[in-house]
Amino acid sequence: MVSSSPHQKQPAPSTDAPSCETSLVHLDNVRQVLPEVLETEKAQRMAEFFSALSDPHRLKLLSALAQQDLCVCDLAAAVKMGESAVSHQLRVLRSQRLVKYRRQGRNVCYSLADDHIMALYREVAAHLDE
Amino acid sequence: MVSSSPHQKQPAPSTDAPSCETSLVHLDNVRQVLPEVLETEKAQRMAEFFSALSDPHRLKLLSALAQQDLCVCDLAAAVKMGESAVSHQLRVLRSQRLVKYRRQGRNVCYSLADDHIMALYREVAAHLDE
DNA sequence: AAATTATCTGAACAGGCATTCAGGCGGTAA
DNA sequence: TTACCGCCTGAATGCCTGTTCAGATAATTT
Repeated sequence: MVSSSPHQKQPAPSTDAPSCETSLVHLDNVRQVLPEVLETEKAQRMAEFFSALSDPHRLKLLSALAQQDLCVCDLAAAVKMGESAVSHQLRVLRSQRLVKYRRQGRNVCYSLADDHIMALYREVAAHLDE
Repeated sequence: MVSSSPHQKQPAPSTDAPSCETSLVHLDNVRQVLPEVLETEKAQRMAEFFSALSDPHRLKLLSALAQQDLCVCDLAAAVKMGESAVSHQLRVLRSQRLVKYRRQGRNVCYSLADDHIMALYREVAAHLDE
C-alpha cells in the first residue's frame, strides 16, 4: 500500500501518461488496482452468464427444473408461457450451460446442468431476503 | 412422486381446467411443480439483481472495488470509462445494494456492500472456468 | 406413406438499456 | 464570496432483447 486518502494533487506522473481526461486521479490507487481489474473478455463472458439469469421467466423455468426434470410443454404450462417463448428462453439457458436436455420419445426433457447452479440461486435468494 | 415418464395422454382432468393451448401436458408433473415455481414478484426482483451484474463494465467496477475502495474518478481511470458513464453504472449497482458509498472531502468513495458479493463472484468464476 | 405431436427456428416489431452530452448540485480552496 | 472540482442527473440516440407469428424439422402413430 502506498498513499491512500483522496486527492493530494499528482504533480507530474513519473512514467505513465496521465490517461485521465478531466479529473485528477489518485495514480497510486489506480496503479495498484489496474492489474486486478477483470479483463474485458472475461468480464464479457461473465456478463453473458448473468445476463442469462436476468429474466424473470428464465428464473421461473430454472426454479421449476430445480424441482424435477420437465419437457418443454410442461415447462410452458408451469410458468404460463407460450411454448415458442419457452423454447427461445431455454436456448439462452443452454448457451450458458445452465440446463441440459435429452430426447425422450418426441419430447425433449430439460434438467439443471449441475447443483452448482442451485447453490448460486440460494446465495442470491439470501442476499435479497437479508 | 407420481408418474414420471413423458406422455401417456391425460384423458380428462379431474379438477383443474387443462390450461394448455396446444400440447398435451403431463398434468401430474405440472401440478407437482407449479406451487414451487418462483412467484412473479420474487422472480422480478431476482432478475433485477442479476441484471445489475450483466454488464462487463459493472463487473469491472466490482472487481476493482474488490481490491480496494475507490472514488469515482479513480474507478473511471481504472476501467477506462468516462466519469459520467461510471456514475450511471454505480447507480445501478447501488440500486441493488451491491456497493456502498461515503463522501470524503469532495470525492465519493465506493466500496463493495458486503463479502457475500465476492462469494457469489467467485462461484460464477468457477462455473465459467469449469 | 400420411398425419399428428413436440420442439425448434427465423423474421419483425416493441420495449428497455447503455452511452453521450449538457447542465446542475455540493464541497473546498483562494 | 467567487472560482473550481468531483460527482450526479436528465434527455436523446442507438443497440440489444423478448415476444409473437409463421413455418420447418424430428419422432411417433395410424
